[in-house]
Amino acid sequence: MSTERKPRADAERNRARVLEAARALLAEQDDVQLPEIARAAGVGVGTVYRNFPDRRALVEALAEQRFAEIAEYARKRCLDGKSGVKRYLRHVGEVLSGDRALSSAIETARGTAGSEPRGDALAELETVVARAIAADQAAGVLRADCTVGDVYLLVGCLSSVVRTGSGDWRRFAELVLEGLLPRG
Amino acid sequence: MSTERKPRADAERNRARVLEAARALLAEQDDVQLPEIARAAGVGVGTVYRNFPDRRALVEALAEQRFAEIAEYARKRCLDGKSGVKRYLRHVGEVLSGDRALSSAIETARGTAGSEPRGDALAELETVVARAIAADQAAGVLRADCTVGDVYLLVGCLSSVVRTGSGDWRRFAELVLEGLLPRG
DNA sequence: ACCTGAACACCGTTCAAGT
DNA sequence: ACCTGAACACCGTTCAAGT
Repeated sequence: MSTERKPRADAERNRARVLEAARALLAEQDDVQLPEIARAAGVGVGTVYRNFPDRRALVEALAEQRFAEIAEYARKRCLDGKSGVKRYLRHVGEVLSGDRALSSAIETARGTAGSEPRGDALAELETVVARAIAADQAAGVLRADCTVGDVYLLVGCLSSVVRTGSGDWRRFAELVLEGLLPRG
Repeated sequence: MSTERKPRADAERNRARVLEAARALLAEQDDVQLPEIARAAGVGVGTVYRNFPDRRALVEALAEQRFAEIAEYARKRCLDGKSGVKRYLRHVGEVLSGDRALSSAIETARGTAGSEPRGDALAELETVVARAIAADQAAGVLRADCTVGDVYLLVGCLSSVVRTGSGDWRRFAELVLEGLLPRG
């Protein structure tokens, strides 16, 4: 199916280096300049642009890595029907707060976009979350009308809380989790 | 107390014009350039900078106007102890969604800041919200441990949901309001 | 094929000259 | 005192020349 040719080995290595450098630099500051990322990666700016159409695309690629990591966690720990969604939200909070600048960069990139095509990792993540939701609902620990969209929404808010540092994200998670309990 | 001299009439008019133009333009697009705002206001860029240290300060001033408007609404409609906080959150959602670009600009400005000194309108707004919370708690329609900080946090999230368009803000408000009900 | 980095475009901000 | 807007600084992006 794939019409792409196999890229040259050095090209692939360069792409990886750029991602690595971007990840490291953005973990500390969210307004790192692109030429600086290129320098840290040991390549010219042009090489960055060869791999990613623009700055936003580079950040999206980093986001995809994060999504994949989170999906892996969710598959292992959130499908048992024992309030997996709760554990999921807390984990996301931890990840985001451990890498504020990246979260910020990701959110900015998303905010700027119009209607972007979602990446594979994100799609995969949604599948896992849907299963976590179903498991919790079957166990009666989550409101019956809770959807993937709801969780997606709450994660976005969590990211916003972490990014702005406008309050304690754990407190936010607690409040929100109350709202997700089954109707009594 | 005020050591400031009364500004010249034309200076004051210019300041008002800049705010007006900025408000109008930012209501439609959130990335309007500063020179364009100056042109729409019929002044030179330098005049904008005379009134506001930088772009962020201009946006903050617009935010203050919004806060004042919202505070007025809250004073009138949210102090009766009949779920005023609920009405407050819904109103904020309406206001924000009616002016996405401005909300976005405000949020971006806040996100960028470190620890900014809050304006008068915001301080005033917090006072009113505190009273709304107290009234609802006295009436037993709001959890006893709900604080101004909680509401502030939720408003930030509401703004984030509206801005990114990542979901239905009314749905978010509903979920969150469940979490604010008194412990059963 | 892919890489480099000087050059370009764009926009926020400053400041010399004007009223 | 305040205003104007050309000039400057900065950074994202392009593209001609090189390997």
